[in-house]
Amino acid sequence: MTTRQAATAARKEQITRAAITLLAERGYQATTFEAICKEAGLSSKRLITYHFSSRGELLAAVADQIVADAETFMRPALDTATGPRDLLATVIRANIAFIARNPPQVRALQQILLNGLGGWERHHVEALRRLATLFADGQRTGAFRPFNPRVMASALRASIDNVPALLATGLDPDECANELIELFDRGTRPQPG
Amino acid sequence: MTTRQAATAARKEQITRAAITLLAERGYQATTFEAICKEAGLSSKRLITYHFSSRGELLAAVADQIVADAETFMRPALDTATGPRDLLATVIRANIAFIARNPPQVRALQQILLNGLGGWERHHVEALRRLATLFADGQRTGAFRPFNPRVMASALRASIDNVPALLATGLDPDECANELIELFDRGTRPQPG
Amino acid sequence: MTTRQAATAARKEQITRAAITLLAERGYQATTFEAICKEAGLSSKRLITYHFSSRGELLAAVADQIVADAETFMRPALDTATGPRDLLATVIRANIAFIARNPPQVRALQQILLNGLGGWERHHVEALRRLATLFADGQRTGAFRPFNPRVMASALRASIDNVPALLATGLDPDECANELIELFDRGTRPQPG
Amino acid sequence: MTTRQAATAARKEQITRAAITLLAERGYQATTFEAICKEAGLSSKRLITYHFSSRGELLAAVADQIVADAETFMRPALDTATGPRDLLATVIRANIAFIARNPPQVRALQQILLNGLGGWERHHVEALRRLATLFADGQRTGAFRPFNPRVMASALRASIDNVPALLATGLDPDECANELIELFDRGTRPQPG
DNA sequence: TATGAATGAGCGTTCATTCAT
DNA sequence: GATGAATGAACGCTCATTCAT
Repeated sequence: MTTRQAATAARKEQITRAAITLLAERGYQATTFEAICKEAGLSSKRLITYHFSSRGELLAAVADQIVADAETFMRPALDTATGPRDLLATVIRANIAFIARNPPQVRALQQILLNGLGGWERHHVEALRRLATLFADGQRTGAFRPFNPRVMASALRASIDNVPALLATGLDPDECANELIELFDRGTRPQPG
Repeated sequence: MTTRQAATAARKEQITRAAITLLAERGYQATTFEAICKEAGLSSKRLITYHFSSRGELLAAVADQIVADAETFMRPALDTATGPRDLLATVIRANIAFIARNPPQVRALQQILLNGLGGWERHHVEALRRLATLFADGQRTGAFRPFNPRVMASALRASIDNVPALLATGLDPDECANELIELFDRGTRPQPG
Repeated sequence: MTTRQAATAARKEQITRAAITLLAERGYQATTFEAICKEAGLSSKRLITYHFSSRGELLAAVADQIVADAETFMRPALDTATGPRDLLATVIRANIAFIARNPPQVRALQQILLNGLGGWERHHVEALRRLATLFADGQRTGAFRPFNPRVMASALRASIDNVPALLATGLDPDECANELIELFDRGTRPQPG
Repeated sequence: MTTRQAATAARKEQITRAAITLLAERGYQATTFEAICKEAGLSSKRLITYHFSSRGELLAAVADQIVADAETFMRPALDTATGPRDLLATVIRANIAFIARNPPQVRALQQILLNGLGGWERHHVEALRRLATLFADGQRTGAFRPFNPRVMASALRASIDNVPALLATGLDPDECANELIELFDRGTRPQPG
C-alpha cells in the first residue's frame, strides 16, 4: 500500500531529521533516543527502534542520507568539469558550497564519523579513493606533477573537512574555496618546483 | 617526602597510561573507569577518583600530558629551524615524527578532542594561531606568497591531524612528511606559477 | 485507555507507599531506591526513575500526597467550625486525629521536611500563615486577646508537630488534643488573668 | 603530658567547631568528613577518625558540647529563679537568649537531633523530663493548674525549639520570649478557666 | 502501526573507613 | 601524633532495548 510506505518514509525522515539536529547542536553524547523523541515530538522511544531496530542502524541511515544529499547537490557541478585540474577545483568548490549551505548536516556527519559509528568508514574510504583516483588519472595525462596520490587525497579531504570550523569564525565560503583551490592547484601543477 | 610523591606520580601515570591505551584502542565510550581499572590492574574504581576526582579531570590530565610530551619531543627540532620556510618544513616533519612514534597518544588525544572535553579547545585554537602567525610573519618578509594565513593554517593542521589514518595503511612516515612538505612548500612559495 | 492509566497510578502508589513506610521506619538516609524496590517487591530500580524521573520528584510526590490526604481528612471538621475559638480547637483536634491515625505518613513527612526537600517549605510556610491569619482575624473580632499572631502560630504548629513523639509513648490522642486545646484556649482568651 | 592533652583538646574543638559550622550552614547531608577537613583546614580525613573513631561519635561529641555550652549559659539565670512560675518564665527566657546568641549551635543541634543521630535522644528526653518535673512539682504546690505535665512539657519544648525559625524572620528575641512566657503563664496558672 | 511499561546492565561519583608509614 | 594512600560498597541516574497490548 503506497500510503503506508509513504507514511513510513515520512516517519523515518522525521526521526533522522531530529537526529541530525541533535548531533549538530548538542553532539553525539546528547543524541539519545529520549532526546530524539523529544526533538521530533514522538510519543515513545519504541517508535525509533520500530523503524530502525538499533541505534547503529539509525545513525548509519542518517549518514547515508546526508551523503546522498551531498552527492545529489554536487553531481551537476562535477559533471560539467573538463579535465583533472578543473575537476579538482570543482570538487573543492562544490564541497565547500555544500558545507556552507548545510552546516547541521555536515556537523552531524562529522559526529558520526568521529565516533566511529555504523559503517561510516566505507563512505570516507570511498571518498578518499575517488580523490586518489582523480589525482592518479591526472598524473598519467601530465595534468599533475608526480606525488603520492593517497597523501594528496588525504590532505585535500582533511582540509575540506576542516572548513566548517573556518566558516564558523565568519570567513566567506567563496574566499575559503579560492584559497584552498589555489593551494592545491599550486601544490599539484606539473611545472618545475 | 619524595618517596610518597613519587609513588603518587607513578600511580597517576599508571592510570593515565591505561586511559591512553583504551582511548586509542577502544575509543572514548569504552574508556570507562572500570575498563581503566582492568587495564591498569587497579583494585577499585575509587583509586581513579581518589587521584583525579572526576572523569573530566582525568581526561584533561591525559590531554595535557600528551601535549606536553609532544612539545618536548618537537622543541629541539623547531629551535634549529632558520627562517619561515625551513620552520614550516620542520613543523610538518616534527609533527609527523611524533605521530609516527606515538600512535596511541595521538589517537587518544583525538578522542578527547572530538568528544569536546575539558577546555581542550584552547590547545587546538592556540596551535592554529601559532601556525597562522608563522605564515603571516613569513608573508611580511616575502618568504611566502600572499594568501589567507588562517585558511592555510587550517589546511595544514587538518592535513597533519589526518596523517595517522595514512600511516595506519602502512605508508612510510618520512615519505608522508616529504609529500606534505612539498605540497605546502609549493603552495606557499612566492614565485609566480 | 483507562486500564493503563489505572495501572500506572497503582504502580506509583505502590512506590510511594513503600517510600513512606521506609521514611517512617528507617529514616531519610535509608530510603534508597534499592530499599524501596525491596520493600515494594519491584524488579528493578529503573521502575522508580521510570515513573518519577528523579529522587526529588518521588519525594515531592510523597509529600504532596500526604498533605493532600491530611487536608482531605481534616476539611469536613474544619468546615463545621463556627467562630475563631471553635476553629482553633477544631484545628488542633483534627490535626491530632490525623496524626494519631496516620503515624507513618506523619513521620515520613517530617523526614522529607527536615531534609529540606523539593519545595516543601512552601507547605510549611503556608500552614503557618493560615494559623497566623486565624489568630489575627479572631483578634479583630475580640475573640482573642492581643498577642503576636506569628509567635502564637509558631508555638501552636510546633506543639502539634511534636505530638507524634507524645503519642509514641502511649498517650491517648484525645487526651493529648484536649490538653493542647486547653493550653491554647487559656493562652489566647481575651479575659484578664 | 599536659601539653599533649591540651593539643588534643584543641584539635577536637577545631574539628567540632567546623562540624557545627557546616551543620548550621549547609545541613546534615553536606557535613561529610571531607567537608569538615576543608572547613577546618585539616590535611587528612584521617585526623577526624583518629580523634573520634566514627562519624556517630563525632556528632555525639558535637551535641554534648553544645548542650554543655547551653547549660553553662543558662545555669546562672535558672539558679536565681524563685518558685515554679518564675522558673518557668526563666527557662523560656534563658533558652531563647541562648538561641538568639548562638544560632549556629542551635541549628547544628537541630540537624543532629532531626537526623536521629548518635545518642542525642537522651538529651532531648532528659530535657523533657526536667520540664515535666518542673510542672508536676508546681502542681503539687498549687502554683500550676491541673494538666498533663508531659503534654505541657512537649508543647513548651517544641515551641522553644521552633524559635530559631521565628528569629530568622527578624523578630525581636525579647518580644518572642515575652509572648511565649505570656502564653504558658496563662496556660498554666491555677485560676479558674 | 503504534504505544506505554518494564528492564538490567552499567555509568561516574560519594561515602566513612582502614592500611602502612 | 599525624599523614596520604587505598578501599569496596552503595548511591542516584542513564542507556538502549524488550514486552505486552
